[in-house]
Amino acid sequence: MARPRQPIENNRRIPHQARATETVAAILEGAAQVLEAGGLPAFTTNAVAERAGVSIGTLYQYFADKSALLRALAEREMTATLAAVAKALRSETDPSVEGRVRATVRAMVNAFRGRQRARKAVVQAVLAQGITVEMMGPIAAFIAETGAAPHRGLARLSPEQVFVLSRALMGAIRAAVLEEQPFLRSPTFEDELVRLVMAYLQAVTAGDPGPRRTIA
Amino acid sequence: MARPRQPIENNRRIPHQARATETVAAILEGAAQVLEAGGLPAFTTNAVAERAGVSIGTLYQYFADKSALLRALAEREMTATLAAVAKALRSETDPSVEGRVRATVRAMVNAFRGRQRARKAVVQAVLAQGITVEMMGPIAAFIAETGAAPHRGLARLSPEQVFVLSRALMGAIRAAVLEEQPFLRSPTFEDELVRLVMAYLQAVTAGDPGPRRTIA
Amino acid sequence: MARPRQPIENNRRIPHQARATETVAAILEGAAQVLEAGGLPAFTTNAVAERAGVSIGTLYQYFADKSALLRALAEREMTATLAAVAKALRSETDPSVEGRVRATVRAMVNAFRGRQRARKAVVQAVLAQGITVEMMGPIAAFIAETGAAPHRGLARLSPEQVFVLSRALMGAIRAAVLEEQPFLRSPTFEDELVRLVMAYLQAVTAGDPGPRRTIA
Amino acid sequence: MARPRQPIENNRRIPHQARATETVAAILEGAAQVLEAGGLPAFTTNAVAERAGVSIGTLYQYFADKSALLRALAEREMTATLAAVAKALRSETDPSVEGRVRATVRAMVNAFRGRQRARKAVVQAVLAQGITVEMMGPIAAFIAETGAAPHRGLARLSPEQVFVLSRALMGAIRAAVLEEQPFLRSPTFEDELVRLVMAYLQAVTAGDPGPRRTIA
DNA sequence: AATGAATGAGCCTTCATTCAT
DNA sequence: AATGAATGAAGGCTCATTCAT
Repeated sequence: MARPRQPIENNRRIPHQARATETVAAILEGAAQVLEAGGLPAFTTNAVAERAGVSIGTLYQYFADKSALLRALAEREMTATLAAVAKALRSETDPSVEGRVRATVRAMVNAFRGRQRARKAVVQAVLAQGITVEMMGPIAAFIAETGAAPHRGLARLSPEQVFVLSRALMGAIRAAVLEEQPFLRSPTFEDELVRLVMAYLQAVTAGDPGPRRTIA
Repeated sequence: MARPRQPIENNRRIPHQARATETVAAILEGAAQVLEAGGLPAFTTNAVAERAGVSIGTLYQYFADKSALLRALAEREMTATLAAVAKALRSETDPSVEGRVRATVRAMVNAFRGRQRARKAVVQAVLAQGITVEMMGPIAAFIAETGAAPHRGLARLSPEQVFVLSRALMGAIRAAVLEEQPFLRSPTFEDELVRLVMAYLQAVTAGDPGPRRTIA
Repeated sequence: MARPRQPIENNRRIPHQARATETVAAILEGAAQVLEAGGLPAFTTNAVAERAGVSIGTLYQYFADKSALLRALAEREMTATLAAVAKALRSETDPSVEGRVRATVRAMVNAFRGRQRARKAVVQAVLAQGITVEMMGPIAAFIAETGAAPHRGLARLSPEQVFVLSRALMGAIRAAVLEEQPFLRSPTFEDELVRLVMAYLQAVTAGDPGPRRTIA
Repeated sequence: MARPRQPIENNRRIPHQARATETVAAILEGAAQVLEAGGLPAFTTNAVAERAGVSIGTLYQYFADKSALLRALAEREMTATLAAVAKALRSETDPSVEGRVRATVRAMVNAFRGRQRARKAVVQAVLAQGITVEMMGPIAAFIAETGAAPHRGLARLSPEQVFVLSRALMGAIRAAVLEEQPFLRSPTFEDELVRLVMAYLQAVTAGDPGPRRTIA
């Protein structure tokens, strides 16, 4: 049975063979290494191909263009982060809201351990291309689900609230990564992030400080 | 006889004559327009010069290179934002902590009104260059001062706490800008940002949830 | 897998395929032609690429930058000159010192026949870059070997003497080329060069006029 | 009486006022300094004007273009060298041919003392522009006159012989300067140059090795 | 006479991408 | 599937030169 060659987003050949899968992996790995070593300026398709040990032609066999490569890399990172968070939650013994929040925060922070340079570059690159948005979705959903379980005595979050909380959390973490803050992996930092999330969740539940709004 | 020079970062001619000052302004304005119109990809020195109505040579008479131009633009934006915040605070009639927080948040959000594209591009560009950090400083200082006035019954914030709060706030605003969220200027969004800041400040003051930290 | 690379001075692709070798030759030939036609001012990388019938990108695939191209050209000229001298000596029937000197001089002068403009430009360019020195080495060595064969009843030359003789000889020839002297290829000119070399060699052997040095 | 503004070679205003003369001197001095400090690549009209403490406009008031400036500089150097040689000859007590040759050689070598970098650059620049020739004239004449005084028992030199001798001598000196040879100012080097000139002069007088010319 | 802001042709170089092998 | 030589549009930037003040 001939499997149809489903064109994906970058309408390039989908790898259905082991070798092809390896090649794609090698390219992505090469891309990450180039990014790690030289940042965004060094991230050229030729450099990636060379680092990956494949020819530039082969690279283009699997990625429609440079930004497709970048997108794939970002996706890989995002998937890894989400998997880490999910795993952390599964193995978390403390079932309280705070326990789950802490597990999530920790997994997210940990996701930036090692290869910081590459992640930073990926973040920058993704921003610089304006891809941002869709990658944030899953994490936001996660927060919405985790933080707003109504059965835990917390109010369900509105879309704006999910947005604010998820972006605020990611904003703090991302800034720590981009600015290469030394306390990135310190327990104190984690504590403060947890405090931020918890305080907000509780304030929303308490309906505080809702009404007192000055006329714009 | 050595002519006076600008600080190291930009060893280009400093304007002596009125005409020169106008030229610099025209270039910066042209840069903002190019950014607004075409985003970062369109931001070439030639395009800026043309839009500004000056020759490329003139541009380089005042800006050492492309990134210096971008930096100057970012500085201009940052200065404007800070001025707006300061002005908002001065004219704020409500002296309570929340009143001041709200004024600050509103000014920051408003700073992104109009020319959103350009600001987005500036932010992206600045990020893409890795300049980020120093521009955040003033805002962080602002938050530290505003939010942690001890005489208002609030605890003084630690450096990590200032970092978390300022980056979280900016992260949410910046995400709304970058993602072009429709609620960017809605009162609800502002409310949630205020809630976030206030909840965190109060949680810090209450010392909550400090100690309960799982072993890493 | 790292591809083999040329030595440091020119980290560009080394030709693997026949086509590539031809390309390099075409570029060098194009460079010589441009130089011949328009001199140094016309020697731009774009002009060379166009004359060579390749794209500018291809040129840069084989030469790190403009000066590398110039260097390669100079090397080619130098190698050709040396080969001509060596060949002349091999086929020289007169085994006397003067016979050998004459053969060398003639080969050197002949080396500047044709494409004078290009050679002139190469010399100028090389000088203008300050590369000069190392290219002179082989010729000096040649003179040292040729002129100072002790078994011919001539004293061995000191390093300073080798320097003076080689540079003086080359200086006269180069000046004739640069100044486009009509007698460049006349027998008389050759005679005088031979006379210069022979007279110096004999004077050195005679130890004349060594000692009579005035106090500086 | 209105003095006519004689256009000279660069058809720019001839300085008839003290201030103007000073300005020209300042520019030439600035040019020499720029050359000395940064070599040919740094030698831009703007840099020279700045170093000279005048505006670029003023520079162009006195020099038609960049090469005119360079030519003037070369002329200045040449004049200085010739003056030094002439002075050395005047004060030379030894009236013998060799005494006069030695005085000349020494003065020429000395002319390259100090500001070697600038002179090197001037030489390079002049070569790179192809101006060379005419500057050599005076020195050649000098040699012709000095070396070929028939009343000293030496044959009169033919034009080719003057050429060969003057270029050979200058070639050796110039090479020593360009290659920054340590022995440039050593007595040994001077000795060898004297030996070269004397040997050639004597060989010419002896008519040796005139006839034995192989068929070309 | 002097100033210096402005000019702009044109240079060098990069790098995403193609396509014949 | 893979290769890698070739492409060329386009970008950043320099610097000799002009001219209004």
